[in-house]
Amino acid sequence: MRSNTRRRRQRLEKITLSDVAAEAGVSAITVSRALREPDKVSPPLREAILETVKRLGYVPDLAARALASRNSGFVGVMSPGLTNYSFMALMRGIEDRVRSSDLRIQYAVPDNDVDDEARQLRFFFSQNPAGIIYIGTERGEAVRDLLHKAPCPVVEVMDLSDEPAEMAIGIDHRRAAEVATRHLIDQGYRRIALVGGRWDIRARRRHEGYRSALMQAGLFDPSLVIAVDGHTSASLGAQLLERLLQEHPDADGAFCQNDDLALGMLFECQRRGLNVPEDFGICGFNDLDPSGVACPSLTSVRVPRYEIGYRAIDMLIRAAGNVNPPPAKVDLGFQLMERQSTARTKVPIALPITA
Amino acid sequence: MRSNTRRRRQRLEKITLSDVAAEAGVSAITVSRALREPDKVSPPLREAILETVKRLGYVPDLAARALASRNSGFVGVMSPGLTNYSFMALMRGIEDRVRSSDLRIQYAVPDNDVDDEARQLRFFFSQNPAGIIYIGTERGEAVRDLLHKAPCPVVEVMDLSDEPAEMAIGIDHRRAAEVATRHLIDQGYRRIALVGGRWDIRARRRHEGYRSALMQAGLFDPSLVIAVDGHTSASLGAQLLERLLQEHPDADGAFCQNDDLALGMLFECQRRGLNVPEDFGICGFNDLDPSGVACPSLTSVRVPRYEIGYRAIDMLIRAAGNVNPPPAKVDLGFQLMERQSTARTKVPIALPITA
DNA sequence: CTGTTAGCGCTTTCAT
DNA sequence: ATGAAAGCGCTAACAG
Repeated sequence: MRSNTRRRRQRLEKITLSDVAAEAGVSAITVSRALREPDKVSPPLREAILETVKRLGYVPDLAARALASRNSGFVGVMSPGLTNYSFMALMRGIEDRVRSSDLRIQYAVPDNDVDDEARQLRFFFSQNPAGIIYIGTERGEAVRDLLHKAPCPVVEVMDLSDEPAEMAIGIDHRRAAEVATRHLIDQGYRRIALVGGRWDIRARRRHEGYRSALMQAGLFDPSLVIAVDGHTSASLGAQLLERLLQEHPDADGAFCQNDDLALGMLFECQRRGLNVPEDFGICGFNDLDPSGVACPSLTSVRVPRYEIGYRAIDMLIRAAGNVNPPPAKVDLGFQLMERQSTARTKVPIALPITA
Repeated sequence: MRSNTRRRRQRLEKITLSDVAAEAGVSAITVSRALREPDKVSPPLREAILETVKRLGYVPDLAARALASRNSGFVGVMSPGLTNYSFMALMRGIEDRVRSSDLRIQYAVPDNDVDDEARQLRFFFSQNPAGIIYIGTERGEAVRDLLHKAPCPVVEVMDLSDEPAEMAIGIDHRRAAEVATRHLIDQGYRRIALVGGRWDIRARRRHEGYRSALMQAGLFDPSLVIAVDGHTSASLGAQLLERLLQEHPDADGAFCQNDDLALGMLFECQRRGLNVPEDFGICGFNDLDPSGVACPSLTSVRVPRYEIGYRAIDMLIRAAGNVNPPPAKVDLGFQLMERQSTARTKVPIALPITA
């Protein structure tokens, strides 16, 4: 014998929509409407229902809702690495925006390869997600295809050079790297290395920017690109400086793919008695918190990571609402934070003049 | 007319259990069993079914599964702050362990207050979670109560001093702080500050350890506890050193509640020309990556955060399996990483001898 | 604006 | 070892 339609207040018994409906003297669907589309229920009834919901402590069963409505109400976030501190700010932005909505977040951390990305995307899709946020790493054929055929809005995060599947938000990494590298050149550095870890799309774009700036100045030397395909970290930065100086004792500066690398390089310079910025200039990327207070403080490129996360969710919500469709591409811009680590005063050789 | 029971391979049409069943010439429930309890299906049939599943690209609908089985298959992770870099390692451990299981993770980031924690816990519970990982901050009455009445296994993370609701994993923060502070004393520091941010349970335990070590040495001075209730960061560390030296020019060392604070203090010392470790000793907590390569390298307490996350999920899985019930308390231990930032050679005053 | 009916796709009994 | 029937709790679609 079912007792669901009977009122009860016991702790562990689950209270269902029918319970609320019975208690309020209406039908289940009306309660459902009062909760999801308040406008479609007459004000007095609505209030009575909401009061009953509260009194009974009713909480919707999201699985049932997902099954019936074919919308799970979660946003899948595909992110390459939880290893990178810069992900935290993005995640905070996401979580903060989500809190005032009725969405939930599901993170997927692909193993490493493109296949796993595709697999996890397919899995997301099979669960009727409300949206996908894709912080792509490799984006092979399969993944690109999947994103185009996605059964829900997709926001791609962080690089705007390519044509996004649908919506994209972030910054132009190529240009950011170009500006940063140009800054190093302007400060008089000539043998400027590119130091990186994991070589994902955004890292490659930054590589392009770095290359372009140095080419223009007639200073490009491919052998100055020092990278390993692993997670960036301060300790890796220290190692890579060592390697750089071994291979290129004349290197006098570095653009780092991430601030933790930059920090590690700074430490290693100090250890070796290399004067930063006089002997060696360092520019990082992402402007993580320590950079601003480091001694010397680290020049870096500030990327609005928190806001990117926040607004990515926002775009998804607006896309779902159908009104005020969000723009396809949102460029939040970056800011070069010029600090002491590149504040060299003397210029060793004249800068060649180029178009 | 329904067409679900008819075979089809079209891209966007959802393939259901019945589709697989029809294709394999068995009933739906048998397919369901083959997937979840392979042992209960005869080997040849099982193989045929699994092959069909693969060929049709069937993916279970988790919402339907959750509704029917009253088990959502997700683990709720309640975490105080995404602001703290030390959370990343924990999260990686969680995600890595979860990948080889069929669980999923749902993160909840409580707003700040205890009420929000309780609210989010209640929400988790209403969704039939497979388990809860609680990285508690405040744990008021309501929260403690909820955890005890939880309808699923609960693992509390990170401090072992209290009686856990059920299972707990982590380290003894009190003792860790005691060891760290004792180390500072042994190195000859006498006016040792405690520098902290957010004052959660674990921070309070560390405070106790700090206090205890200094009391034993007859060196405790409550006014040397410098803290603000906010997120820890390197920049905060720099600020707090400034404040410390203003209020206590004779301070000669600090135990920091987190390595980012320690890093910020180190930078600020360098800026002021304070020699670390000679003039000022710094010990951090958590042993984040930069600490090992900093110049001077930072003494810190290594906490196996990755492993804690990994094994927390493991405990949940074992608890669900009912066989091999996991131990109630798992102490993973800590390790004091003695480095340069506390490597003072001369002891200014004799250490008072105490019980 | 409110209600009725009929499932969503799966798993739980309980048979066989 | 396999299957039939009966929902899980909710919402879409259609009435009124």
